[in-house]
Amino acid sequence: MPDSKTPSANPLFLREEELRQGIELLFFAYRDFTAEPDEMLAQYGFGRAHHRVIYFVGRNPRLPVSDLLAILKITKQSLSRVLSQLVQEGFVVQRPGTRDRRQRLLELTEKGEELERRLTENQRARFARAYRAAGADAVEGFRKVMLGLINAEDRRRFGSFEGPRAPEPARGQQEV
Amino acid sequence: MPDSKTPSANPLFLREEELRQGIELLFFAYRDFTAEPDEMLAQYGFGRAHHRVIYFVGRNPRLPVSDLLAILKITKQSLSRVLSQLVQEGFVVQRPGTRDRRQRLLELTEKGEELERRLTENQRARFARAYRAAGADAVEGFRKVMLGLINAEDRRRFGSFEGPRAPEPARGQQEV
DNA sequence: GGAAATATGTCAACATGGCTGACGTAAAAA
DNA sequence: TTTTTACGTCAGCCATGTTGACATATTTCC
Repeated sequence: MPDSKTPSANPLFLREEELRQGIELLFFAYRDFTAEPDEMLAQYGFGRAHHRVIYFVGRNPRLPVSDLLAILKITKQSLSRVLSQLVQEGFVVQRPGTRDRRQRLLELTEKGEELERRLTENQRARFARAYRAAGADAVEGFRKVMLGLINAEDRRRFGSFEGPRAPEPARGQQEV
Repeated sequence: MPDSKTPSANPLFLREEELRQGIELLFFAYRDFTAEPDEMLAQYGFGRAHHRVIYFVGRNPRLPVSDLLAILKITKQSLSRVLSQLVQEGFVVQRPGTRDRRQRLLELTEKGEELERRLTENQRARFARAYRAAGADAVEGFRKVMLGLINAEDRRRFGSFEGPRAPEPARGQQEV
């Protein structure tokens, strides 16, 4: 009978521990990563959902609504609530697409860009600290593991590394 | 004037891109990491908050309520709602502490452990795939970066590596 | 031994942000 | 010209976070 008190003698225990640690790292990292931006957003009467819209619109100017929905994986009704607010309060503008005039391409206003900068600066600084403390090789490892956690459909959003061919039922998602 | 169209000539652009990629990796990974457990939980009429309680109680049997609150960083009223449900429906039991009889130490029941296994198995499998595809060195790098993202107070929950001394106002958090 | 602090819980009210279902309009595609 | 697509809106439901006030049992401190 294997002795569960001596983990080094039991590779299965190690593996279990290693995997649970991954789960917990992700929980704590996400919790702390979002806490400070959440506080800033509250000053504007906004929440995390607003942040996500501002971030991805800032990152992809002239983003069609359908692409934003594919990124967020929420319903258009849920998006509508926060997006209308952002448009009404002058953080985001919608412009009809030229190729397809049904589209309403999303862009940040100057005001929106300013808020985006404030929010992203916080998260960027957190990553900069973490990357610097961990070193370049660690960053490459981080990228690889994170890509492996993401469903295959969305890995192409990032660079080269493909990640595992996971047993996930492909759901036919679009690209940005 | 530097040419922003040739990123390799502009280390600041590279850095910005690298950091934004980190931000996005975290968003997509968390989104996909929680999606399948969320579906399972819905079958029980539970949500992500229930999952977190089940996970951390399973991980730390005889966990005091105060410690759970320190992990989740939510109010006791918020916790109360989901915890009472879990107790009433027989997934969690509360037992008075022996050293301090004001405490109600939390434990999973057999039923609770079963649900915990189902949920964690999914997330464990996702990590196992990602770790396997990325390799052992990458996993070590992943750990380092993730630890650096987590506020200093909670890094001690994990093993050796300390991470950056960040300019964060220490808020005096307890340990599990 | 009595007062204060601590661990936990509860009620009430409110906000955010998911969801579904139903329906509407303009533009593109067949 | 019909159908499909992109987008939007209204209404209502649920989960999960918040604050504030208050209650109880137990421990700790003077």
